Formats: sequence, structure tokens, C-alpha cells
Amino acid sequence: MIPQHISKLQEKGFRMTQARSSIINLLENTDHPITASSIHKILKRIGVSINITTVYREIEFLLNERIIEKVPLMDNELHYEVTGRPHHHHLFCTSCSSIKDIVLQSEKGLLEEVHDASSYDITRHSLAFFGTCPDCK
Amino acid sequence: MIPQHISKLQEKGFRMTQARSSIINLLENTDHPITASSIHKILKRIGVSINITTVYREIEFLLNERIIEKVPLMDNELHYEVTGRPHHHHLFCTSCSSIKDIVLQSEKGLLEEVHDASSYDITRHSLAFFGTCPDCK
DNA sequence: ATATTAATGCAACTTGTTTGCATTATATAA
DNA sequence: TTATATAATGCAAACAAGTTGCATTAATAT
Repeated sequence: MIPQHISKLQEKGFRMTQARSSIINLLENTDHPITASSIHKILKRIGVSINITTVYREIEFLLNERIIEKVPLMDNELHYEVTGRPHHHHLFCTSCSSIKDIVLQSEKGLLEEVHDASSYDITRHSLAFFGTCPDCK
Repeated sequence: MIPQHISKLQEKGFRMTQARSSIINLLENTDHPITASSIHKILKRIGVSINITTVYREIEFLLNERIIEKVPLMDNELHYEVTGRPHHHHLFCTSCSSIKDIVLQSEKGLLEEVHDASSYDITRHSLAFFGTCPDCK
């Protein structure tokens, strides 16, 4: 995985600290959305102890820089994932709480319908599917 | 609007208190998902002062009874809406923060694709679209 | 009317997130 | 290489959403 986000930030003149680079690297290597406290715990487990406040501030920063984005879930915690990976949506297993990415072909027609029916200028969308994964069946 | 939810609860032997009936009536007459604190504030404004704790407990109760359901949004607050209304999804205006219902025809093919591609048993789904509404353009 | 117990209100608590401020450390210039 | 400016950080306190324990109130059945 090429750290394109890191070089992009450095070019813009932002400092590359251990907290920043380890949060970006973690998110780049995670294939599903995670929460602030997950980021904090995972980094601590691998020996990168950064303050939870810093995690929140870094998330805010990365959101502003469009390096990560929010993913809406059913619970009341905010989850995040890096932008720029192939467009996809999420599958939630209501049994084991796992989250899986899914790429869909048939969303194009859906978006056209939304645009035509609503007269909104749609800039983003989020599709989430809930059910039981093969392992839990 | 026929208070079918209320009679259903009474048949099941639950008590019909002012808090319960006014929360149900409010949700039945709201065409978009709202939060616990919205419920609390709106009811207070119309002269129904119920404790915020009661609002949360009532929401839990109504979720259990499948009279309302959670709607996942981008913020970190939980929104709720009554079940049983025609199947629909949500449009969010990122300019004025309004939420609007939308009924979609083309989601059937989407669900088939999800099922075929994932081997999950899908029980629910949630589609959300973000953009600028006609009024804000 | 009375009894049963579901529903409620209050206060305290937990958890997630934000803010103020003093300190640390990265990147740049001398 | 050292000094400088200030971005980034940590800590503590504050804040907000949601939860819990417990004593009180009130809706329904008798």
C-alpha cells in the first residue's frame, strides 16, 4: 500500500507526526469502518500510545483534509474509513457484528432514479445492508 | 391517521399513558426520522412535559414492540421513525439539514445483487442520499 | 374504592466527544 | 548544527447523549 495520503499532506505543509502517520496507516490497512476508540485501542496494542484527545483531533483533521470520511451505522458511534478506495458499500452481520465491504454494479440506475424523482443535487450516498453472514448461518 | 399502534399495545395489555400516546402520536405525524431530544423538545413546546429519561425508556420500549425503528445517519445521534409506513429511504440536504422521505422503484435489483454477491441473508437495508435540496439550490 | 405493578421522575453515573491551556516536538531558517 | 515559530500533543475539566437505581406515582383489574 502506497502512502499517498501521507505525501499529499506533507506537500501541503502539514507536519508528519507519529500519531498522524500511524492513524493514517492503520486506516489504510483496515478494510472496514472503525471508531475513534478502536483506533486508540489498536494503536496502543501495537505499542503506539497516543492520547484519545489526539485521536479525536486527528480524525477531525483528516476529515477536513478529505483523507477519511464518516460512515453511518445503526449504533451511536461514528465510524471512519479512508477515502479513495474503490467505491463500495457495507454489509453488517447482525449476529457477529462484523462489517464487510461490498461493491455493487446496480446502483447506477438507483442514483438516476433518486436524481430524477427528487430534484436534489446528490453528492454522496450510503447504502447499508443488514443480515446474517455465511459464517453465522 | 388511525392510531393502530396504540390499540395494538392496549390489546397486548400495556398501559396507555400520556407519555406513551403522545410520543406515538408525534412519531406517527412526523414524516422523517427524529431524535430523542427532538421528541422531548417538541412535546414540551406543545405542553407535554415528560422527563428525558422517560423519552429514552419509551423509545426502548417502542423499539422492542417494533412500533418504531432506528435510522442510521451521518451524525452521532440516533433517529427514529414509526414502522409500517410504506417502504422508503431518506434524502438529506447538507445545506439546510432537512430530511425527506423518498420511495424508490429500482432497489429490487440492488437487493438481488447484494444477496447473490454476498451469500448473506439480508433482513434490512438502509439507503441514504446526501445533497442539496431544490430550495437550497 | 383498593390493590397491583407498570410507568415515571430525579439524581447520579457512564461513555463519547470537545475545549482551554501549558508543554512538546516538527519543520524551516539562521 | 542550533535557534525559532508554531503545529501538534497531553492533561484535566467540561459537555452531551444515553443509562441505571430507587423511591414515588398512576393506569388498569378486581
